[in-house]
Amino acid sequence: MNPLITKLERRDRLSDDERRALQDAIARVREVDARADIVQQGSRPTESCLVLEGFAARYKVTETGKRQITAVHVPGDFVDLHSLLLKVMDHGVLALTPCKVALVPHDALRRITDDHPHLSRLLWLSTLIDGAIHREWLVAMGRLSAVERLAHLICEVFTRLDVIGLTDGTTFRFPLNQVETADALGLSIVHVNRVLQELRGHGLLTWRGEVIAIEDVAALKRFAQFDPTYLHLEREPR
Amino acid sequence: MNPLITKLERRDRLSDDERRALQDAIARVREVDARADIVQQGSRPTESCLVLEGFAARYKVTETGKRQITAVHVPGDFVDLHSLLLKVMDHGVLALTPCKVALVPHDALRRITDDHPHLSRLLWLSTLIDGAIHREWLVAMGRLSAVERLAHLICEVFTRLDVIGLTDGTTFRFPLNQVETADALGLSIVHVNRVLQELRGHGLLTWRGEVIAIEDVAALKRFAQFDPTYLHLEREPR
DNA sequence: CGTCAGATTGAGCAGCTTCAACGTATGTGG
DNA sequence: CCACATACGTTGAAGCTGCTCAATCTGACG
Repeated sequence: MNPLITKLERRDRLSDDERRALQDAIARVREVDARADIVQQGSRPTESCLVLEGFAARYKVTETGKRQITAVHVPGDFVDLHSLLLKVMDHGVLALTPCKVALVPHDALRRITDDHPHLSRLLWLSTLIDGAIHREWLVAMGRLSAVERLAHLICEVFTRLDVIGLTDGTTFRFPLNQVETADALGLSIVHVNRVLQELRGHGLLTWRGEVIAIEDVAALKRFAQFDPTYLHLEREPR
Repeated sequence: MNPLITKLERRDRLSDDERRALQDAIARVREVDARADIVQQGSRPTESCLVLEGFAARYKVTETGKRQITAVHVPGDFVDLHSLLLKVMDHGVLALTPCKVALVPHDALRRITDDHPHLSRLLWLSTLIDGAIHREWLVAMGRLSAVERLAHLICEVFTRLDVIGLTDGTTFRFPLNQVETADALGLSIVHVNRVLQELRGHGLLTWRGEVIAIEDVAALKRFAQFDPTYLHLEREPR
């Protein structure tokens, strides 16, 4: 099943026709190795990439070689849908784990925008949710402490995975290692390690290998000041 | 003249029909006092606000009462266009200066998405540019020093004002005071004041009252690692 | 002339970084 | 099966960046 359809149906109802249009827009499927670039910064894509399986991240590198991860993507996310209109990629996208990616030609997407106004609005919506997540990250970066920020990121990934059925309610695969987590939070690796131990010390979670188990979801959310409103999970006509 | 039309025409060509559709969508114009909320966090707007004159900012307040400004808006920006599809405002918008704001009913916007696919893509584009700016701010927050961050913000506001003809090439109105600048950069007021003096000390700019004069635009951009690609200023078919 | 918002300054301290080393699990070639 | 390499995580010490608290300054305005 196309996980984008699941994602959109979580927010609104799709007609059979719309589901078909989305499915037919996929030209081919590509496998990407872990750590490889899915889309290069500065490129002008002619097709957009939808993550079917695996995890990806958007990132930018500064002139001084520092990396900042600006978004984490899970199955169902259309990682560079915006290249349809922005034309030039102002950032790169990389596979955090091995990924299976659906390629959707811009021609096909443009045809959807011409012929399926409601479906177009839902594609637009998915980019608006990306924007809402960016804003939440900005608040976390600017106004939360390092520990709170880490807890917040974990809550977000947990919630987004829970929505697509990829948790068992407490345990899930966290696709970032400590280096990548540091680049997502704007911290040093060393400090990520220390604040992680702080979360462990409070008995809020365990994190071994790629697996995180949240001991007390409500407590972690409280600690992180996590409010999922910004993920816009309500199902209503859009 | 509607400054949104100017903004969109900077990125693509509009037909007479599209210009008219945009203009006709405006139901009424509202004046907002400086510091007043234009849109409240948590509200469900039935119309979206387009800034005609003045400056605005999006912001969120944390549970502990700290404020983070996530975007600065200039004339031509559609500050809560996304509420058309997100439905619930996940942040507030406030007037930084007295503002004249055009109110566009969601009904009218929805009609545009049904009847004007190309114009809809350009409205979508404007929200994508907001997203691109969010990403650039994330990089600045995570990986630039406080001085660089301040310089970067000044470069961005300068460039965006320059594009709409609101600078004379070096001098422009900077709509944030030091308190608001601190909230936009995720810094304390005291530190904003200190890094500002550093920029002054390097002879990069003067800032008195609401007016900034950049001494050497190229030097400031270099210092801030400012690359305007993320503003997507190219004019091409979208 | 008093008031008020905004800007500025100083001192001391906390949070986070840097550098450098060490630990641990996993894999690989001989 | 061992020697070695590699990736990732962990720890300690020292220092810098930016914060907090508190006071003072400045200009605009009634």
